[in-house]
Amino acid sequence: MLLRMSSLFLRTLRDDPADAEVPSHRLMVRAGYVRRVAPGIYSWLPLGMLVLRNVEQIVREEMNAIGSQEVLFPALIPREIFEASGRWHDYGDGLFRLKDRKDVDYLLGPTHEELFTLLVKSEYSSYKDYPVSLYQIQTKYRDEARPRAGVLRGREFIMKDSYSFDLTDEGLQASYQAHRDAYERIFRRLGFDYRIVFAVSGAMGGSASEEFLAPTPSGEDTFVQCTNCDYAANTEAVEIATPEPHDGSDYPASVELDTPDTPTIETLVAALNGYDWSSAGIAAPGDFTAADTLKNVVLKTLNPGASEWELLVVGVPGDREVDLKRLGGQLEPVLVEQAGAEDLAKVPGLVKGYIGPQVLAELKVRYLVDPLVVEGSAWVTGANVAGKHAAFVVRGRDFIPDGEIGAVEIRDGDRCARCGSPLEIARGIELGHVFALGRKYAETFGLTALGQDGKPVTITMGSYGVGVTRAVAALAEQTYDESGLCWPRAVAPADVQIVPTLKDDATVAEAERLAGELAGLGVRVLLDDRKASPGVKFKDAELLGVPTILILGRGLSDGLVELRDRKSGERQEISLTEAVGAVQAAVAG
RNA sequence: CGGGGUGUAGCGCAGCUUGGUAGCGCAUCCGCUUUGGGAGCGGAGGGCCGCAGGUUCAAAUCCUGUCACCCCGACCA
Repeated sequence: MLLRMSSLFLRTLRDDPADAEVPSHRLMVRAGYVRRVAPGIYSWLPLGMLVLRNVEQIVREEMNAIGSQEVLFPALIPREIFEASGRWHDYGDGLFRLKDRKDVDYLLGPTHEELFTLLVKSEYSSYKDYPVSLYQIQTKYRDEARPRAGVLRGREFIMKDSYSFDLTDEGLQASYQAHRDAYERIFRRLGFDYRIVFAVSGAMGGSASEEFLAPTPSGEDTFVQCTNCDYAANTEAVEIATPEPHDGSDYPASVELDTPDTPTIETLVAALNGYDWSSAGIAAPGDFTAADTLKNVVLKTLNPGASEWELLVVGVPGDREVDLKRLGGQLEPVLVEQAGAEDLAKVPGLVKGYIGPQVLAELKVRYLVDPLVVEGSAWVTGANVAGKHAAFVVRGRDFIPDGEIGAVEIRDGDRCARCGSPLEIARGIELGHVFALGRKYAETFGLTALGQDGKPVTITMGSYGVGVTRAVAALAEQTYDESGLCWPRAVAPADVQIVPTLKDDATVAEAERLAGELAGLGVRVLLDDRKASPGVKFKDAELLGVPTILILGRGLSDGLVELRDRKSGERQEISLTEAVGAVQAAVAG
């Protein structure tokens, strides 16, 4: 490949575009890789296309390598197909809908579970046909509430999505693992720093779900990772270390305390520390902190299909906040919200600000505790009477929760459930997702195979996605430096950028000769044959991010050229005769 | 949906307070000079000042409305 910049459709920008905030967006626009057409909708220019195609190709090769077969579905889909899965309604505003000339409804596909399932159903019917895995690399449409960061979160984007179809759970497990391994190879080849993060599989009833995240400060997904072992999970799925349960029998019987005017945890703690314990007949138990109190947060849940919200009380240590998003992730598809005063009013026994779990069972209010509230632990909590709290309220003795649920907001420094080391909260970009779907779609669409025994077997599916356009931006995000983009060679638009800094015939001719020779050897060459000043060419070369830069300039009369590594900044003067070999060596890594 | 902000040349911006000839830098085109870090000089082209009303002799500028976009948050496989 030999690309000449004199005729390349490219205009680099000296200034940052005003609407670009994150580095990858800024630089991809400045370097002429993409241009914005509308919010979340971008055009790919020649250099951008080269990178995009390189990413696609790696994805394609690794998918083929695990025996997945490429297909291509339409983006334009008739309503009835999504009606059948319920997603015409369930997807809500995120779906692009349109009508044809006969006023028939269509949509632009946000994902393609339905079409894959229907295709397999229409072609295959015997157990002998399975397992099978299909994929496509195709444009998706989602009417995002807030597209952002250029191509990182667009309303139109390219995704590789694949689906596995198996007869058995073990088969699904193998297909899942094959995809997971393929994804590891893909992201490694692309040059990513990535993490595999546990995700919640809840809603779909699947058995496993993991996300591949590229850690970067501008990422929009927060996740939790161990500072010691390789445990990582998104904030919905994370599990943290909890104290050892104790038997709780050495605690005194619970006592009721007069604690007027203590509507908040802070005021309660202050009152406890100033309390005259002799009046309760107990030796002063020492300093209290918020962590000694049990906070009971009143929420409400709505089961799918139900019309009435139900109350749910969640108990967490008083120094902790309840993370509704985390709860929601685990309870899905049940909806969960903060309960209002009117919800509380429906249960007369609940006294706002003084709720304790001691009476919840009697009131028939569902009560869940965070695992931090371990069996046998003692707490100060509400006495269900205005102005009164109770101390030494012990789980298992004074109340028995209906279950446990990870409810607290995760903090930096919480302990890893596996190894006990501190966890840290980090941000990342979701590059891919592997998901053992199970039989949901197969059941919905009646995808079965006739088994050996003549009886139908419902197929079990996995779904797997890689954001291809997003991967390009995420790579830019992970590799850029202050002078511009800095592509890993596997995806770079060229291997080497040849920069003649002089315009005399000899330099131009030599640059042409080298470019031709390298291209002939299979090296991807970008030749800056523009009639521009050296400064412009240097700045552009750094901005574009081609990994190797070969400069022909003032040393040429002495038979010398300069070879630069874009990433390390390392420069070496080499003789002209060594140039081709040196570039080849750089390309080979 | 909530909060903040911005709409003026391809890009980045000034001008608006106090109404009166549409401006700067980059980019583009022509000429000469220059050539290892976004060159210099001279010249040129390019504008529905987001849109619609209103006030005024006169509106980029003041008033009303409206639309769009950006950022933060909520939401989202």
